[in-house]
Amino acid sequence: MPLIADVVFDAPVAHPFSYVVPQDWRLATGQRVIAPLKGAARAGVVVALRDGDGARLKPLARLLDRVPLLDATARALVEWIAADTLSGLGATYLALLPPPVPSDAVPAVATRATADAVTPRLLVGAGRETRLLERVGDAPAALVLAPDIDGAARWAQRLARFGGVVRLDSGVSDGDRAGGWAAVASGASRLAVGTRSALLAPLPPGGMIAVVDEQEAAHKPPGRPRVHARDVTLERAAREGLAALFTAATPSAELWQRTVDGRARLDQPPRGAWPATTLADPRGIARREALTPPLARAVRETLAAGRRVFLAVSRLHAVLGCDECGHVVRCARCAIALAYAPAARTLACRLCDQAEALPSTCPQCTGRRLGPFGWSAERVEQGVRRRFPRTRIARYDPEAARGRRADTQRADAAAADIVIGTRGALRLFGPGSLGLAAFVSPDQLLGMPDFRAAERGFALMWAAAERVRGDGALVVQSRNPTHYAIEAVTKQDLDGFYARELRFRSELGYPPFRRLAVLGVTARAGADGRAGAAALAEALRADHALTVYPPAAGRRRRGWHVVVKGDDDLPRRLGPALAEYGASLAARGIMVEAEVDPVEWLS
DNA sequence: AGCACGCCGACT
DNA sequence: GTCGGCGTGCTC
Repeated sequence: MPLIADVVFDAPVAHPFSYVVPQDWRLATGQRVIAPLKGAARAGVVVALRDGDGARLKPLARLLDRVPLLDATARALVEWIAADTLSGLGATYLALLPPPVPSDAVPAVATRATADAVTPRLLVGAGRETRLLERVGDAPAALVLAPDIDGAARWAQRLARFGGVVRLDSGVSDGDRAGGWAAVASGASRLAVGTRSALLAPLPPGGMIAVVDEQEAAHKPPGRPRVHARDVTLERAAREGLAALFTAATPSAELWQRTVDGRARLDQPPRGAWPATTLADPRGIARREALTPPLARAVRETLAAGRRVFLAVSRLHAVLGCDECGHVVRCARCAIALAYAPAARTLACRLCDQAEALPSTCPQCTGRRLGPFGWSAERVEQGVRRRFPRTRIARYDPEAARGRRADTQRADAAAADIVIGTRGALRLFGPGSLGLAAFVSPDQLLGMPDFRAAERGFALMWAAAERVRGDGALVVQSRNPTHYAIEAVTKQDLDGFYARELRFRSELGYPPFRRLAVLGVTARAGADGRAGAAALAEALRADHALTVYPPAAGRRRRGWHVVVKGDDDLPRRLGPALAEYGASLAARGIMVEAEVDPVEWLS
């Protein structure tokens, strides 16, 4: 009887495909192979080997890995990841393996230990990165996961002093990544740095996985497979008895809750230097002026002292509104407010890109007093230039970056005394490098229709505060200065913020107390997506452990979406149900795509 | 996913 | 008359 290999691919087909293994091959479960699939030679992963009838089967084409890179422990973890994220097994495997090596460098499989569980640690506060470095230096081996390639590069540099650091992220060549994987597997390298694609890199017993900047959404970037570095790290560390470490200025509510219920340990130093906060109420003043008198004064004083100012804006676009009836001009097709650029006098939809003529009267009340609403970067810049005509001012935001080289924009911002920018501009400033950080209109941020709005607003304000010198200032212009996120930043009080935030999450049944999934429903031509989404929602309601919300029209993503709330077993309940109803819906031209634990989703 | 097989518009 | 558009369907 010939040997048959069951192979999974990165394809939306759940089941494996079977092939005959050529006689002279040495093949093991977990190895990558090239196999013919619908005419194409595609990479897949062997998930099972068995004796069987190969009469109707095609043979495997060639080996991609000379030896399997994952042992049974790692394969079990991959199966857990795929099940927990409702991702395809093949897509999950292929995303978490290093690039294949064409050379003869044969990485050995490290024997993964299963030791006693170690309580994960969360490092917050000043000096958290130094504390992490010390622990990494002491560990027998460590894997450091950054949210993005830039972060991985920075950490590789920081760790260089311990010697023998390899990088496993796509910021280095495929050969270096594969070689790095082999070096940690064989023990030749003690330290590895990467992004979430390195989550399965082999580690010896007593090893450590560190996730830096844990709160960053980039730890779960959009796109398949939808895997969060934090969640996989916690699961892997528990399974293999590894030490798990996390650093964050402002951790996710999910991780903080673990420190509350004892599933993680909090490592927080005593409070240190912190900027003095001024709260300014913009009501009545800020319709025409971006800066309230207290903020204008703070800017003037900071400039006089020869220090730098960062003005954080929360939105890129102003909208056009009526002074008389309050009506906001919206896109007829997409129903969202049109973006208004006062200087260019243009009005355009950010979703469908449709440009509209500037109306001279209000479409609702025919009033003549139409003007800009909301402090976009452009409007703030105009106001600040008028006020501080002789100061070097730069904008740093995606809108200003359009058509400009990244390095020129960065150089301009580095030379400026006042930088106006969005969240991304924080990268320009090191800890304690600012004299003043100010939030022109954070109410926009805190009032977003997203249950994570407070967490995100808090994270941004805290990150800005950390970049201000201890004797510097923080100004927050808010109509709602008693908001707990603002109060917590003012008082440098992480505990206070999470106490309030977790109470809110608990009362409304949001993560981390319940889990969420968003089911995207799209219809092929001629199929009724709305009816399909409604049928899906109805079918899922049969499971009373699930809270199924009525289908809503998708915005950025076309089609419809159905939000489902459940407990820890959400994917285990949703998976089989989707497999069942998904098939019958697919026959009617309706496609369903699931995202478990969404990081960025309005709700 | 990716690739072929299908049936309708602008070219050698 | 073909080349190719991408809508639809299937993959060991």
